[in-house]
Amino acid sequence: MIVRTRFAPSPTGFLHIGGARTALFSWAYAKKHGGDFILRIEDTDVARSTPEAVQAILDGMHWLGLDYNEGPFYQMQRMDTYKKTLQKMLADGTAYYCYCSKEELEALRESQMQQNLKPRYDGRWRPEADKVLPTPPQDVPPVIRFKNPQTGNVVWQDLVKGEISIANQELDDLIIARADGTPTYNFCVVVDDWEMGITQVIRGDDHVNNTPRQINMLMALGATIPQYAHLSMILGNDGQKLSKRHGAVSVMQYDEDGYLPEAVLNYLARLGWSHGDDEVFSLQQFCEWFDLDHITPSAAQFNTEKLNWLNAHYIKLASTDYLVNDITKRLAKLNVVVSEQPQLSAVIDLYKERVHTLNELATNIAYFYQKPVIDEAAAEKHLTAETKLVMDSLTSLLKAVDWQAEHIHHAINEVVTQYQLKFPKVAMPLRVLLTGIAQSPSIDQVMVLLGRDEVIARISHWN
RNA sequence: GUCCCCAUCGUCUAGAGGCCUAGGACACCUCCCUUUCACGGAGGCGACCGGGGUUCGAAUCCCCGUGGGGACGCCA
Repeated sequence: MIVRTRFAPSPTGFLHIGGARTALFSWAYAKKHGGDFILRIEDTDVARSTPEAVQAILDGMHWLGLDYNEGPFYQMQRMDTYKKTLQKMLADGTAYYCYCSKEELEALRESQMQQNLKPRYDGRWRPEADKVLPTPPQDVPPVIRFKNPQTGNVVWQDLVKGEISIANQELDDLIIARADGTPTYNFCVVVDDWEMGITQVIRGDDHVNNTPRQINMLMALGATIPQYAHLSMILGNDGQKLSKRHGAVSVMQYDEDGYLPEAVLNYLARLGWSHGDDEVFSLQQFCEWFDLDHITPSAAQFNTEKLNWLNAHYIKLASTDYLVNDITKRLAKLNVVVSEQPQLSAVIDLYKERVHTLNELATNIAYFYQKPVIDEAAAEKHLTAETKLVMDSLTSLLKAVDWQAEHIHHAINEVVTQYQLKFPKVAMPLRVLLTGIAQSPSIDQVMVLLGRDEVIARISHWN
């Protein structure tokens, strides 16, 4: 049987890190088994779905490189199918009209809560063999409810959590079509998963409680039941649940913040899944290794520091061409115009082993293309009156030196000897003058790239 | 409240009854490298939630407790 998995987000917001991981695992499972990965947009909540959100999800998946074999399918465009199925269920007696008003339902829920009962529909419009149903009120447009079995258990082997069993007594007759006729989530999922031939439903574990209902409907329809794999959630850095108002950000924010997609992917892959002691691996390797047996059933806390470490690793690996292209854009955002000299590629090569993010890289090299702002603390510490003299001597030497790291180094050494100083005594003030701060790569390397004129200008600018 | 799920270093995790004196990674600390800061290298600190069973033997299986999370919408 061909594996078919799907990612089915609702377009009510951006693609966040949890959704991205769900998509990644679902995608990887299909890839691993040579199957198909389907994208389905669950937009039946018309009030909250937006085209912008659809685009944001598409953008996020594109950035991560999660391509799909089919879709995107939009549930709002599949109404005919749902309605047909609804009619069939009404005809079969597996669904029925319910004329309860929202107020009535609200009152019911209220009283159940007060009695410490689990709030649920009491089945007052559920047809039974010898039951006399009330007369339908004229002013209440009916909803359609699924006639859920009342006895027995729904049991499935969850591919992540193992056997899960829920008693039908815990379930009520859920609404599968609203009063306006539009079908609801649990019903659409069932129809779609069935019609699209989904073999493994890989989704967040907030859906565990929906699963028995969906299985019951699938059975009522005579459909094949897919396998289910429920992924635990991802918590924020502080161990708190991620939500719109607490820490949840779009995956595109990671792009903004200077993360490489391969770093985010690698990090996400390792969050809740493992392959022995392996930490760093390519997407391709991940697809070969991926399985559902090694997914942790418990929630995982996001850790930006580990992401940073991975990102640093992937920046070191990134091609210079890629980095030049990317960093040019980031510098432009900082209002830094990249000139011909020094060559951006050379500057990047000098810095790319020292940073955790692309933004850090851009920020750190900005001084090559614009005058540095001298850090006050650094200036106070290193730019003392006596060093002024040393810098002057150095300037004279630099004017004549062959502009290569080796010779520049020699020149510095000469001054070091002349004034009987330690090397850093000359290098540090130079650093501050040239870069604005007290940390940089090898100072002679920096000078080579900066160019003789600029170096001398920056030194003499000190007054 | 009811139902469901979860529980190994601070964090991500390895672990399928003996290989566990519990392994790896991030972070942290120390040292080395060094021209500052990084990078890199070598070490170090650091965990099986508690209690009962089962077993010759339990991080691993079972039960109870505790803690955390999720669900209980004409949202998805």
